[in-house]
Amino acid sequence: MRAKKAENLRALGREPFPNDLRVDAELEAKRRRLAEISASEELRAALPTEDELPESPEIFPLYGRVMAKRGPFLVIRTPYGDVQALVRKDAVDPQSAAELEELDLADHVFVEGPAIKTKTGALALRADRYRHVSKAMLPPPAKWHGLKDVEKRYRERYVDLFANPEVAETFRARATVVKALRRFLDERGFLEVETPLLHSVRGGATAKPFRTHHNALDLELYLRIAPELYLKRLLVGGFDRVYELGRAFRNEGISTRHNPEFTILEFYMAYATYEELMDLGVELFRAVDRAVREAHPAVVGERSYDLDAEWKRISIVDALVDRLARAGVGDIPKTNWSDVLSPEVLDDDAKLAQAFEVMLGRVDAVTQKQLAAARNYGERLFLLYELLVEPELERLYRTPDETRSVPVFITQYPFEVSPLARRNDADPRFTDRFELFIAGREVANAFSELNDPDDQAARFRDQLEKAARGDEEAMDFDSDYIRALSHGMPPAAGFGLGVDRLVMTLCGIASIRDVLLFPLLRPEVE
RNA sequence: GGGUCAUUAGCUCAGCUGGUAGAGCAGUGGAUUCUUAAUCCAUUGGCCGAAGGUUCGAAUCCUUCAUGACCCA
Repeated sequence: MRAKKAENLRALGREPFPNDLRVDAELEAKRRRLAEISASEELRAALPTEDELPESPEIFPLYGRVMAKRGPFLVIRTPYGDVQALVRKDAVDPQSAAELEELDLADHVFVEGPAIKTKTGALALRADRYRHVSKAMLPPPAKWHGLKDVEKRYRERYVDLFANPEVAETFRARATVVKALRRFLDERGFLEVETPLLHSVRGGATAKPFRTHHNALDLELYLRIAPELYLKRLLVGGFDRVYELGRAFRNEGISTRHNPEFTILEFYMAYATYEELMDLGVELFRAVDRAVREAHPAVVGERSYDLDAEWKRISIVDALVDRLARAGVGDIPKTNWSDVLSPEVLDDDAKLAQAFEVMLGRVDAVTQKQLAAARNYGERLFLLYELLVEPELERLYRTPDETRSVPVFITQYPFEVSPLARRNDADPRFTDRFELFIAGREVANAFSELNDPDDQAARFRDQLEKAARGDEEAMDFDSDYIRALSHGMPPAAGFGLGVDRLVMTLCGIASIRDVLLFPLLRPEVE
């Protein structure tokens, strides 16, 4: 039927898919103004009714996709909102009337005429002329229910975007976030750079990589899991402030928080410490938040957290001590740990190992595996933190009136789980590092950078050991990176941020797939 | 990896303890033409996710698989 109508258009001398419609900046501005008037009660009130139209009224263009037909009205969707056109067959020229006969929902059309106020006080563009612009060979989703099937929304995002305007708005908000991040860093003298996505050495994060192959060099390559090591080479090279905003790839399962490719922002700042990056991080998040709230108030809904309150800063050990003292807050998972754990046990390698032995007998198989995998003081502490503190962060740290959670910097991670971070001068078991959690979700990771090549080489050797034990996420030994450090890297601190998760957090979106235009899905079967 | 739920018309969904497959919207034909999910009349449209099984008879009960969503680890 749609094919038939396309043929009919041809018979009328109108190509179903023409590209002869010229739209200049002036027309575009008028279309935008039309949408603004249509959306504003105040502006609409000033419109003339059809009878009140002056002798030669201002003529507006209106073009876009036809979303609905209501009586003689067409609802036309534009990037600025929906605007309706009043198109009467007997009030337009014969060619327009004939083309109108061949209109299907979802076609693109162009109309022009004066703007009038309808009987119900709405704006309508009273069409003097109508023309077909592009044929839709498939029907749009049901107008009332829209496109709801989640899988279909992701697979056919093009339909989702025009059928569900709030989805399009989310992605505009995402663009605002990305721009605000760039502006923040540009204003502070950071240089934006692009480093390789194809790596021959795994490094910069602990994650399973994707493998690929370069034919001409017959070279096994990995898609990068992080840009970190290249960016720090640039610190050696003399760029004191650099950042990269781009894609990273991790060969992991898919969930509401994980997509195999995601957008990462990393920036590095010479002569800075992780503590200064905490201050800068607060500024950065508040600046981005302001930008997105200003531009997209509809997207940013009610929040469970407060960025304006004071942000919590607490070391991983203190957080554990705090958690033990407040055992009443929420359930301790799996078993009662509180009789074997105490502040002094947490501070002592041997006692902590003993405590793990006791706990091993009380837990289920999955937890047992996790406990057994922790082989040293740092890994044990970190595991305890992951099990006991991280899931409770939102409940533990709240605004003074207890109504909302506050952002939390967890600091001083054990060096064993931080292979690229600088050791703390006072207690070398820990590193000068933090992770930032907002609404219980990890959104950033930063540390003072390790620039001692010998220490770094030792950390890489630890990673090799882990790999030998079967850890598929361990890093490779990057000898070129050691060489770079050996040339001398200025003291520095670096900051990494998951852009997708940041957008989710700021916009109150639960699934990462709702902030990715085309999330990874299994291919459709025929 | 574990659990829960879903899969029926182009879209959104009904379909009970097994008995000939339904609605609204979209589509098609017509009427109407200041409508707001436009309305009115008529009408087309189905491998009931796939494969097995139980049964005289399965969209419905059972098994397996596929895909997806959500929750947990």
